[in-house]
Amino acid sequence: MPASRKPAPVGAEHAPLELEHFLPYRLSILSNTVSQAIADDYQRRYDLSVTEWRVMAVLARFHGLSAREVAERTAMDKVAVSRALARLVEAGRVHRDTHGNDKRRSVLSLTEAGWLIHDDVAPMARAREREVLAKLDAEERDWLTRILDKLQPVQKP
Amino acid sequence: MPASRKPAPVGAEHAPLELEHFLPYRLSILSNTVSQAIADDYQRRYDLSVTEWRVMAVLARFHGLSAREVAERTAMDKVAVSRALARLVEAGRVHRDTHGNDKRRSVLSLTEAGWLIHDDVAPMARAREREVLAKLDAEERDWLTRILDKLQPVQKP
DNA sequence: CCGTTATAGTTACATATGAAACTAATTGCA
DNA sequence: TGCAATTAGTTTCATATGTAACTATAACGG
Repeated sequence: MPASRKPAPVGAEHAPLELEHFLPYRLSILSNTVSQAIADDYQRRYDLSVTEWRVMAVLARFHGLSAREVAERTAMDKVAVSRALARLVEAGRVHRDTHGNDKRRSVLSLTEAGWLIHDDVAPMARAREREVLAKLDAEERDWLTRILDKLQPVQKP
Repeated sequence: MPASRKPAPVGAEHAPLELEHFLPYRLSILSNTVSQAIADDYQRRYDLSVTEWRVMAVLARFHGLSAREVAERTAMDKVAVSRALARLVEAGRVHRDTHGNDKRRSVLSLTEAGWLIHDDVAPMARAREREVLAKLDAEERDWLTRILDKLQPVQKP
């Protein structure tokens, strides 16, 4: 009985999970596949991790954030952000200042080098997203947006 | 300017990514949130990782799989499966035999203890999935299934 | 047969990640 | 004031994960 294994007899009454129809499992596979496809584009080229890229993306959009604010915006924990920032600053991609009134807080911004990378990677990321969404028609894309909005309310600052 | 940072001026012409509307990012957050909610249920109780649980789930459904077949069914790589199996066998939750005709291959099955855990965890996992899906109405659930099917064709053995 | 190649699974190493402890600075309030 | 409680950020440590190398067995082709 080589290739195809048969499911367990139903009589056994164990009600096993059908992983391939189980939402959390499907989301996990899909998310990893999509994120990896995009990351492949820039990881080799810039030696940039996904977390580092996310930090750069929010710093491109919001100027002068602190590390904690970056953590909120990226939904990453502060340790991950701290490490990503350490690498980005070291690589000269992010500039770190200290807040005038509160010496605990950092004031972060992309450097010129950081902007160059951003301006190369952002269009690639958008193009990959379009490739994925191209598998859906317009109606399905609308539903997907609506469904994601209901499953995970977007944090509006 | 304390709480709310303002976006960068559009004139700067850098077209930053809006992470909160970027599909890969949203999928990643949603997937992690959902998986973690479920994992919390059983990780403490049984000291069981997500990968271990997935291995158990496919072994509940398909009897006598080899490690490689488990890897295919779970979309995990063979190293991850090997490690999960090592722990599961050590913990007495999975029984490992050797294939009669091919001494390289293992023949895997849940032990009695494994079944007990499975029969406790599987309903919990399903209940959590229902909680998530309860945020959607019937029509949205149908669309979600259709959309997932189009984005990631299900492997049929 | 016997050597090459392929397959199943494990081990080793390097890196990533998360929780908790820690440092430094600020805030709250008696 | 001054001291306890918060907050920002980093470091430490234990664990997880992926890639590549490795072992053992089996399949293939002359």
